[in-house]
This record gives sequence, structure tokens and C-alpha cells, in this order.
Amino acid sequence: MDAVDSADDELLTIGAFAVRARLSAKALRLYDRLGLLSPAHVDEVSGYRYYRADQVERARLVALLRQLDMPLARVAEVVEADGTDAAELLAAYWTDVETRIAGQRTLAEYLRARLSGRSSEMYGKFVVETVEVPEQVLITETRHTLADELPAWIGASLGRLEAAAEECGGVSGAPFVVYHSEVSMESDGPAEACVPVADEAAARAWAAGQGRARQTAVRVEPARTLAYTRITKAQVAHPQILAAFEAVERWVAAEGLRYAGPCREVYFADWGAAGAGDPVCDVAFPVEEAQ
Amino acid sequence: MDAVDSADDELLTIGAFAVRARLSAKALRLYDRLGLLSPAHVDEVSGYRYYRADQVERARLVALLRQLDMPLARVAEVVEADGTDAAELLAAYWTDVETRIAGQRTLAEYLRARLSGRSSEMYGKFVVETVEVPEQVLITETRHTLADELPAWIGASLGRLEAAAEECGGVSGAPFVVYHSEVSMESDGPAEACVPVADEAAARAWAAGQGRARQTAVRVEPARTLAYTRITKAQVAHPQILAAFEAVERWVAAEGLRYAGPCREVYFADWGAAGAGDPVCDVAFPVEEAQ
DNA sequence: GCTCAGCCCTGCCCCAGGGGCAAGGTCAAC
DNA sequence: GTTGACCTTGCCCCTGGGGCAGGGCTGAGC
Repeated sequence: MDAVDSADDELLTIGAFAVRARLSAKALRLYDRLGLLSPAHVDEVSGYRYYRADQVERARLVALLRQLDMPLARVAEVVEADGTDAAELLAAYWTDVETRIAGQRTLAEYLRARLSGRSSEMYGKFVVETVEVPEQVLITETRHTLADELPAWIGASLGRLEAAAEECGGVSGAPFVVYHSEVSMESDGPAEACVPVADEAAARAWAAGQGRARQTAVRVEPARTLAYTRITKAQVAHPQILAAFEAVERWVAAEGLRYAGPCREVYFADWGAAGAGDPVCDVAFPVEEAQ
Repeated sequence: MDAVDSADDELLTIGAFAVRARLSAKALRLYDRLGLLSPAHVDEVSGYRYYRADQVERARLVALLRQLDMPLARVAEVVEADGTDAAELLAAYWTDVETRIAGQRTLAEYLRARLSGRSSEMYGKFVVETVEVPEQVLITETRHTLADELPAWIGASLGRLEAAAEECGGVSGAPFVVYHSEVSMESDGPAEACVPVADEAAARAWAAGQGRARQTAVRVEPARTLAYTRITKAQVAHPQILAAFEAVERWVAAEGLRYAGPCREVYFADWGAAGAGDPVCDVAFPVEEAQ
């Protein structure tokens, strides 16, 4: 019988408002300081914050968005936007969350199988094989990049190189990305996008005509044996791709092989045409027989 | 050609080890300090940390578990446990994550529908209706509790009260939990578990025989009108249940009704026998016509 | 031996999103 | 006027590190 008679011009102290909004007073002070939810009135003498009853709605929305673990900066965007835009921002945030969770789910499943020690499960999930790759002439771009920019850079760089390959006798093999210096992905160890081409002389002429802006190069990749596992488009992202790298590494160790170069991702399919469940990429390590 | 010849007794500096483990040196120092991953040797003069090459495996496991956002305390438990136990700890962690995400997913869907302003979607998801409930005699237990202990307490308390109800003429209606003081769930506002019984005199006799340990009471709940929405067993948890409360509140506001008491959850079904998708609970507010 | 670059060390401040507590000012009811 | 509940700011705490400062170590070249 007490939650009634709330004319919207009634002013509430922070404690009363906190109860109605289902937030703590501490949180409300933080939101005030961040400009996310300012009291309708602040007493200049005492500093007391007073909220209008109709601010409860906004506060509740903030509370619910925080229940989704949305960062306050994004919460601010949502509550500032009006209806449809706000819904889209929320949907975009939630899509990000689902994507991240999907990747972690793959990784968790892999790890659980590995930890439980059932190698059949473990290799059932990632089938590792070897393949012989002959010597190739490559045109390449190299860049130091961080993990979050990597996917965009790979797409753009391979696109540029495939276009350039037309002048070099055409693409003569699956494009791939080499991760040097063992960092593989976290730090900014250089990544090298590579497209095999048919015409070495034309490739060298092309490279000579390139500026220094992008670190382009032509080089000959010697014949090699790759240990690889095939993954789907959905698995080509962090962190789930780590499980694939890990699986190949463990297979290499179990087979008693040695690494003969840095790891790589080989993109053998048309990325744009592939669905999330289609195989598009081989996660590969060059290997050789132990001596 | 450089990632080879790693005899397991070779000692690596923190930088070299960080590269192999795909962790930062900073993270390795933290893990050392926490005892999660101690270097094989620390130079007493220089303080330099040296790691054995075979510690890479443990470090990688830590890195992968961190990719799942597992807190370091739980990571420590997993890496200390051996195979099967570790797999179970990981599975338990991941189950928690999936449960939390499932709840947030429900909330996100509700919020998105609400923000997009399509009330058909909004009320399509939570159907709100009213029901008249006659006066009831209740035996109750009251407790201040936090949200994380709430589910366990509700189960235990209703169990005790239902047992006691046998001496009071039997259970004469659906048990429910009332959230006083509007806190509803976050803070420790008192929650009151209530079981309607048929025999008021017997109930009062029962209450007189109870100690003060649990705050038991008998009271008469007057006849009331409840606005409620029916939810499934899976939805009876945080934060997704908030969406249900919110939906009822908005419906009440839209209908121009007034609150006539604190909100409650009515458990009308057999909890143990219900599946996750079965309706088990009504989220309800007492309401009255606005004057 | 000397120097210099590249490691490495500790320690401090920073981030989000608050929780908790202390010291002190306010407000409202009795 | 008093009292107790409420409010204020400010400080330290948590996790899991990132970043930087200031200084020590080490190995290679000379």
C-alpha cells in the first residue's frame, strides 16, 4: 500500500530511488558521475541528489542492460537512442555476445575432451593429416597486427594479392597466412599473407613496381610437408581456432615430428560463398621427420 | 627452424617462454605471484625467472582456460586437478556459463522486443492476465537473504512449510513467495515464503509451538486481484525472471491499474516433476483499479 | 676491458563496476 | 533539542592484466 501515489514530479532521495530502480545508491552515484543518469535536482548546500519518480524507467532499463553485462558506455548509447535504434544497438551487442560464446563453446568442448584424456574424442573432433606441398612462388604482404584487426587485414590483403596475381600468371594455389615468431595471434608478431602465383618473373616485376607503403615481397617457399586440420568458417575466429592449433600441435608431438617452420592458415575455399558450417581453412604446421 | 631442439631441461627466460606459451610476460609474473605457474628457477641475485620448456604445456592450458574467461582461481583448480577431475571442473564451469547466458538471452530478447516498441511482440512473449484470489490463511517463514541464496532458501522453506501444513488441515492453495520492501531480489529485502492452509486454529497452534529460530508466522492474506504472467522452470532464475517482472509491471501501468501490495512468485506446479520448459510459476503483483 | 642494445626486475597508476567503510553533514519525527 | 536514519565525499579493495618509469643484467661487438 506504499508503492502507490507516485505523481511524476515527486522527488525521491537516492535511497528511495535506488529501491525502486533496483540499483544500489553507489551505482546511482557512479551513473551520475558518468552522466548516464543525472538526478533531476541536486541540493547545492547539502549535495543531496533528488530523482524524479519518472526517472525510474530509465534507471530500470540501465539495470536490466547491466544484467546483460553490457559495459556502461554501451548502456549509455542504448538509453540515449530512441526505440528502434536502441533495439538495434542491443541486438548488435547481443549478437557479439553470442558469437563470442559460440567460439568459447567450441574451445571448451575441445578442452574438455582433451582433459578427459580420451584421445579418440580428441582427435575425433580435429582430424589431423599431412600433405606434401611442392615449391611455390609467392607474392606476399607482411604486417604487424593485433588479433582484433587480423581478420579484416587478412581479407583485405588476400584480396589485393589475388588481384595482383592476375598480372603474375594467375593464382596457382591456395592463399595462406603465415604467423611468424611463434606468436601466432595474440601479440603483434608479423603476419604474412601469401598468394602462390605461376609466373615468377612477372611477380618480381610487379613487386618492383610496388611502393614501400605495404610490405610487399616475392619469395619462393620451398617444398614442405604440412600437418593440418580442416576447420569450418565458423571456427575461423578467436578463441575457438586456438583449439585447432592446439590439436595439430599435440598431434605433431604425438607423432614425434619436428616443426620445420611457422604455423599458417590455408584458405582453400571461396570465403564469400561458404556458409558458417562449410570447411574453408586448414590450420597447418610445416613438419619434418625427427632426426 | 628455430622452434626445435627443446630438451625439456632447457631454461627459458620469461620473454622466450611468453612467446611459446602465448602469454604476456606480465601475465606470467602475475601467475607466478599467485602460485599458479612458478618458474622452474629464479636467480637469487637478479630475480630473473627461468622456465623449463616442459612448463609450456601447463602455461598453454592456462592461456586456453583464460580464453574462456575462467577466473584464475578456477583455472588454478583445473590445472592442479588431474585429467578426469580437470575435465569435470571445466565442464561445471562451462555449464554455469551456458546457464547464465541462457538467462541473459531471454532477457535480451524481451528487452529487444520492448525497445523496438512492438507491443504485440512484447506481450506476445509474456501473456499477462488477472486472477481473483480469495482470502487465505497462510503459514509463513520470513528471511532477509541475498539473491544467490534465494533459490535454495525458497526450496527449503516451502518444503518445511508444506510439511507443517499437514498438521494444519493440509495445503489449500499454491505456495508463494512475497518480496517485501520492493527490493524484489537484489538487496536483502525480506522474502516471505507462504503456504495456504485450511485450518486456521491448527495453524496458530503450530506457530505457537515454533521457536524463534526461523521467523515463522501465521497470517490472513485478504482477497486480492493478481496481475500475473506464467513462466517456465527455466525462466525461474536471474536475470531472466526480471524480464517477467518487468513485463507485468508495464502491463499494469498500461492498464492504468495501481499496485495493492508487494510482488510475489506463485509456485503452482510440482517443482521436482517439472521439466525446464514446463510452466511452474506465476510472477504476480496484487493490483486494484485506480481511483 | 668498455659500451650498447635488448632483456629483465619491481613498483606505481590505470581500466570497469562497483562493495565496503569512515568521517562528517542533513533531515524529519518525537 | 535530540536522536537515528539517511546522505555526502573520499579512500581502499576486488579481477586480470596494460603501460610506463627507473634501474639492473647480459651478451655481442670492439
